[in-house]
Amino acid sequence: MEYNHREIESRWQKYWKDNGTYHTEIDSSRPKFYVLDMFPYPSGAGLHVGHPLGYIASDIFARYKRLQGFNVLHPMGYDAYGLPAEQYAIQTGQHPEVTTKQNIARYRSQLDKIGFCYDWDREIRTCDPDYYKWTQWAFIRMFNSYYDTREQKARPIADLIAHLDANGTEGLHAAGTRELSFTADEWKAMDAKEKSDTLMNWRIAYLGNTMVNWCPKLGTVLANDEVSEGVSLRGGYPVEQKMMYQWCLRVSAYAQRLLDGLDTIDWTDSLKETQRNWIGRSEGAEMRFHIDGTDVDMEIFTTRADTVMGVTFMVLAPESKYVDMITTPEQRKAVDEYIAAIKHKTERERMIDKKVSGVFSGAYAINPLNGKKIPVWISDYVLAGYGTGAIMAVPAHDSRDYAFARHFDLPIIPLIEGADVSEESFDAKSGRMINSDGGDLNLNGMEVKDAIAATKKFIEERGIGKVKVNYRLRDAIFSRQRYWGEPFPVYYVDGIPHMMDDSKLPLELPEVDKYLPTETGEPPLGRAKNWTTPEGYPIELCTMPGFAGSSAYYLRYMDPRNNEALVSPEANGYWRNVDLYVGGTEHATGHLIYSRFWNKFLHDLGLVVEEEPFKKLINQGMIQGRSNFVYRIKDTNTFVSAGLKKDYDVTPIHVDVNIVSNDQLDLDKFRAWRPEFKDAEFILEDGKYICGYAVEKMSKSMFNVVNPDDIVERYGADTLRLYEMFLGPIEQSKPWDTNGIDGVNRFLKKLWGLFYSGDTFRVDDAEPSAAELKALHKLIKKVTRDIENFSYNTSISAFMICVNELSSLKCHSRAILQPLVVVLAPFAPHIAEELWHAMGNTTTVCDARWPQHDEKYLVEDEVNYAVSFNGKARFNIKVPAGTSVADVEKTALADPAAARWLDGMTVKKVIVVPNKIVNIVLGK
RNA sequence: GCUCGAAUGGUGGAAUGGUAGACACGAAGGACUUAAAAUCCUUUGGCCAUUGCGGCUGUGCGGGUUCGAGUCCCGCUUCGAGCACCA
Repeated sequence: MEYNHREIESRWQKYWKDNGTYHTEIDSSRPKFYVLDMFPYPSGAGLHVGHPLGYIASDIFARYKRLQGFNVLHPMGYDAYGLPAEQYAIQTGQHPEVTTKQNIARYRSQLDKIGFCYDWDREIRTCDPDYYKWTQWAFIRMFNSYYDTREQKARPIADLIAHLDANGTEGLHAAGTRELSFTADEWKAMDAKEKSDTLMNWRIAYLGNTMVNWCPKLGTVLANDEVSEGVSLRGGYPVEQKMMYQWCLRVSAYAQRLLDGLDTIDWTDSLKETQRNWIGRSEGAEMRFHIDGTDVDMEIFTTRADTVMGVTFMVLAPESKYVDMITTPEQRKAVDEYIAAIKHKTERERMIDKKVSGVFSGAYAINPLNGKKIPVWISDYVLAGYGTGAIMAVPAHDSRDYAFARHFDLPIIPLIEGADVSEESFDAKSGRMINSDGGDLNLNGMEVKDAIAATKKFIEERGIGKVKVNYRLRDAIFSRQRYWGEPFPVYYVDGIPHMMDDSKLPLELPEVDKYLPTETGEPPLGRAKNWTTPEGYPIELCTMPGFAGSSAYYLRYMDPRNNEALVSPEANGYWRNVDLYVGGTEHATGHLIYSRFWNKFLHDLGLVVEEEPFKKLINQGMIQGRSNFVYRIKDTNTFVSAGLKKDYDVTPIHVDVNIVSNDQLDLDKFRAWRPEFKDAEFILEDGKYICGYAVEKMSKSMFNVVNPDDIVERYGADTLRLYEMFLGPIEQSKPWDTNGIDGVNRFLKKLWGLFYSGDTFRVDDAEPSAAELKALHKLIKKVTRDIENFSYNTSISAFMICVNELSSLKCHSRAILQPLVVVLAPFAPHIAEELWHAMGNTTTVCDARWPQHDEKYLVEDEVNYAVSFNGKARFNIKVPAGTSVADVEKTALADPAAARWLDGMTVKKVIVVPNKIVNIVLGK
């Protein structure tokens, strides 16, 4: 019997499905293990070979854990809301739900062919009302909560209201958009609308007037992580800054916990670093500068409190609230003109244009530490969104302030001994302070570090300012002016937002006639008929962003059909959190921040037991495309092989990689590929046409997309799985290169040959030899360790070595082959299942037990020592296992090969490193 | 600019501080074939010697620690990733 992958794989896939082999239930008698893939967005292009890389890696781990006796939760679903389906709907009028369903069906059939051990009974789709009910439900909880900064957790908004009723803002510890201050009486005097607006300052899900990334082309706002370098990540359209009234999530309140939590989880350092950068904690001080001749105190934030004596001017962001308050009548016109010019520019233009610009406000501030009068400027190099939107400028020690000072010819006072500021600023936080005697506070002679501390202490004592920690992390903007997303469970009464009652959930997405904004510029939901509550109150027209549905999906898998709760306490208590999460780095500052936030919020409410959702995270690398080229000689229909192209004037043309094998072009398929190549002529080298290649993004336009279906059809799913893992370490990005897939396919055929010779099944009950046992146990030991380290490529090498050894030993012993099949099962489940049953087992190989290696079979009867002279290894000796150190020394010196180096030399010292090396130090 | 990571044959890549290049691809030669495919065997970092079983050199560059460094430390170069007027 030949190894027939098609027949074997379809038969076992059907068997697993029919028998519910991968169905999972809570089983408190076994320890749990939760293995999760980042669920895919089902795009119209289907899967290419890059997508399954992470899925295969996690599948191997899930199967391995199951063999070790764990109750493994390994679910899969679809992140089904998203822009591409909606853009497609706009173009074609096709309902996004229809295309999404089609795409999901295609994904599913592609996934099924690879033999994953998903429990499909737990499948979820973010666009399914039974699923997004819980997204809406969580949103309502966020609306009804605020963040207590003293307890560092979310609490019911009712508690905050009670506090306001009793004490006003006095003694309130709540994370807010800004610091508000009013009395209980003032609070009670507010009308309903004012109260609602005021509470928005603290709610975790709130409506806020914020600067948003507005993308006119997509007709929606975008979150910070959906924008890169001033253009949208999806589509690459320009994005501008705009003030809008939007739903937001107070992610910033969780900044410190998101930072601290990183120390408790097992993620790569680079990913943690990315998140730390994104959160961007900086410790500094907030200080008040009085504006001369007014009653305005201007707040600024600085991390360099030590440099306060060197402030020579102040700068406001153009959007700062202080601008209007302090601009003098004489300067009003210039300021207005400057601000108009800035507003005109998009974010992108502002970034590209690095020219220094600014305008004098006419006002002067008083330095609270030395009483000096300093001018206040307005410039777009100061950002409104960070700190207080106002800075004290110390040109001597900040390069941006330096550039500004040079441009407008403002004074520069060095504050650190030896700092040469004639050409550039001295930004380093080290050195000894000079020019820093402010009278009451004298920093001269102090180290920078001490000067910062002394200044902070001083300003707190004098009430000039306070120590403050700032975060770069912004609140997440949660409204999208789009159709294909979760509707907000929100209606408005007299302009005041109200949450719907839980009993009204899910609030289902309505039908619309077109997926475009309305004529009056409202979001597409404005087209929906009767988009009101039964009482006639209008319902919110925005939908939620893509990350809404993916923020808590891992919890829903634990209990996917529960209609009473997002997840039952029993299911959550058992499955807890994800033990292994596999996915791409591109979600580092999006999904992976939002779900940590979302989880922490639910944790605060006592709904989930774990503080962190993903214990260990592995980032699989991207699979790039490997494009092939043919070289057409200019103005002809003749193509020259890559090795000869330098002799001709050629144009490289992308050629479909599917008609190229090992860089060799299939000439007939090429002629058939496109009409214009029908009569193509070739100049060959050694009778072959060799194509050139380049590594590029995998995309249709480069003709380098490889469909896993084709590989499965030709070589089988097991070969695909092994090959993807054999390509290199999973974390690494690499080009997909089908060259070399024959190697792993050959391995499977060889393995098959251990069991079958023609039609004869050769497994017997012969007692295994020592050599066979050693080969097997070496394999078990290596593979066990490799899987734990996600070093699958070296495991596969170990399999190849083992099978080669066993086949040269002509091993057919069941005692060897049975454990071998079990160890192989995570990697190549179909062939393992086939051979497992062929050996007479009646249960599935998935329920076998992972074999333990036994050291006794691995003991070397001889130990190899490298013998070196003065550190240079020269030859090897073998001594029986357990030889004493003294005897190893003697054997080494007595070895005939040693004579050559010992000749005329004295042995000064001999160092024996057990089981490794004998180093002989020689001297004259 | 700041932070993190990487650099090993023609290629993908192996090496708890201990014989660098496992394993695989590709290439070359051979066997079986009328032939091809498939399969099997040999060689394969470089240089030199190959009727002497060997020698030298070698993990981006320069230093250091060590009996011994691809691996650890210091200083560079190049490439990749993240953040970026974040005060």
